[in-house]
Amino acid sequence: MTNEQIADVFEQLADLLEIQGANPFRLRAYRNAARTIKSTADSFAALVEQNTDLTQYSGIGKDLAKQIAEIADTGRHPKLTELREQIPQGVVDMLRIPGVGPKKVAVFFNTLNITSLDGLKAAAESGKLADLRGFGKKTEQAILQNIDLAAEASSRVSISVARSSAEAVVEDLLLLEEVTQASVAGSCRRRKETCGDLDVLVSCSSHDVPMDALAGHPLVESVLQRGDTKQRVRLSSGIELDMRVVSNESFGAALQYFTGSKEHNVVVRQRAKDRGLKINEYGVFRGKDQVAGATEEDVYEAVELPWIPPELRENRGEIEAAEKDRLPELLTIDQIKGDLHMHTTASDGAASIVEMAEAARLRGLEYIAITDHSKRVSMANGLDADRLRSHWEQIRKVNEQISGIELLCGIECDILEDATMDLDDEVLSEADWVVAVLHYGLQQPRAQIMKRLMCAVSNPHVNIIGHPTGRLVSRRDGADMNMTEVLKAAADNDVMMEINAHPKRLDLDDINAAAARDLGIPIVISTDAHSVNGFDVLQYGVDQARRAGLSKVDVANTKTWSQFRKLL
DNA sequence: GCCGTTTTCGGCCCGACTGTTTTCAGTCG
Repeated sequence: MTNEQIADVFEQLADLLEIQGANPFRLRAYRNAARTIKSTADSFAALVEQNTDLTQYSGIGKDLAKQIAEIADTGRHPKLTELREQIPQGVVDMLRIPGVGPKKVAVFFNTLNITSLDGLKAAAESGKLADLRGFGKKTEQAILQNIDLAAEASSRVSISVARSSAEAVVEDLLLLEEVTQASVAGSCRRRKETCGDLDVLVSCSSHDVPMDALAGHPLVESVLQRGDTKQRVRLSSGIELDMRVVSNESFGAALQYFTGSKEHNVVVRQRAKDRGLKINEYGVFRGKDQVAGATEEDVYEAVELPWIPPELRENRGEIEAAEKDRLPELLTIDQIKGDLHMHTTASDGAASIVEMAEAARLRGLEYIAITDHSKRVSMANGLDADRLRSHWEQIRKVNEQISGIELLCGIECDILEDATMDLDDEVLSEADWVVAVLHYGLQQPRAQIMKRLMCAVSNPHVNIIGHPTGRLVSRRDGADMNMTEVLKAAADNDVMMEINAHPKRLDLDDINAAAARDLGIPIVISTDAHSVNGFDVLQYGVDQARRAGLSKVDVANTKTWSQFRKLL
């Protein structure tokens, strides 16, 4: 049981209780606890096993400590089970519709007995919602406009959830003596931003051994199907996982086949056909003779291609590149030397400057920029010029005292709705590193969004645009902008572009990151860490860069400190 | 449900915006 999973139980509880109209402060307690659990490095399951007093963690009292112990021991939470029986999942899904919160959801459920997104859509289309007390035409229209986004979100999970679940299953399968190989496949292996389901491949002499192991796995809630070679299960997180059992001779072919993408595989199979071969999930065949299939390298070699990294397998030019032996040498996580976007307790972070610096150094980073929020973000306790200057004073002090890592005095400065910067040029000029971002007014018309971005890009003190579109994966589209124009302006003004590594953002996305690279814009992959554990999301940013086909040379924070400082 | 403590219970972050109202409720960040 990972911290992430325990935290998820409390988040689900909070959602369900909120629909029931529970005391808002009780909900906050659950959500605070979830955040604490997620941002703690120690494993709570291990702590429970060691009988550690959990109330030493902030936000966790006697009651929650007991609940955590029960979850860790049994994998179950009776109250959550009870609530899920009372409130259908479809009702909870409605919370994902932008502009719809727990109060509206409760009205839909209690007065119209709507229990699914489809039901809500039908009610909106027939004008039933506008008649409800407190509702009107505009609300109904807004729901119709946003409901499809929510429908998509509820059926897919973020790459972080997908990866941790699938990798946990694979690790445990590999512990079985009979299992010779096991791997994640599908969109999860290609590191897509979200995954609709999970695919796991196993090579084993016996079919029953891995199937029984999967059926009894702590992450698995129920077995949906079981055949001779394939088993489908539902995880307690709600996502479904397919496991396929194959022989060693077929493992590479099956891995290639089930990793996809479909579009990539169509082209690969056509190449096989052109060469008088046939590829299926069991191998590469000439007539009835298997000529390859034990490894993926075999399979690609049979069609005269070098092995292609899964992240590139989208039929977006990777096969042509492979043909000409021009596949990029993709970035790897160990090449990242600095992190240039993070928060401390000065704004909405959970750790101090020293704690963040120590944690970054332990992770092998050579330099970091502390970039707390500017004053506009009042709910995050954003800094005005005076507080910022004294914060920088503290950062400089820590920088003198600490060895082995370099600290930059930075700021995450809001680009305001009126196309001015939240802090004036004088104070920005004193910063080592300025990350300019859009947080508010994301729904403004394109012309105004562009005006704001141009204001930031042309500001001589701005080093980089952070999470440039403002999108949230599966939850909110980015602001309306002409990205090509933005990138051109960034290139002209020597402004870098961020890949925000948080799995909820992953902004820039792969397509835009590749476009930025093509214009020669240095990309920076940043974690936007709000706690010491926040550094852990770096992998997702690296994955996104790999999907964009980026190499070490394209990413500015692969530079060593002595190289990077010259860019400032 | 947690926290701090006047050790028994009151306070818990809040400002802006939208759509519904006619002074406010719900949502968002």
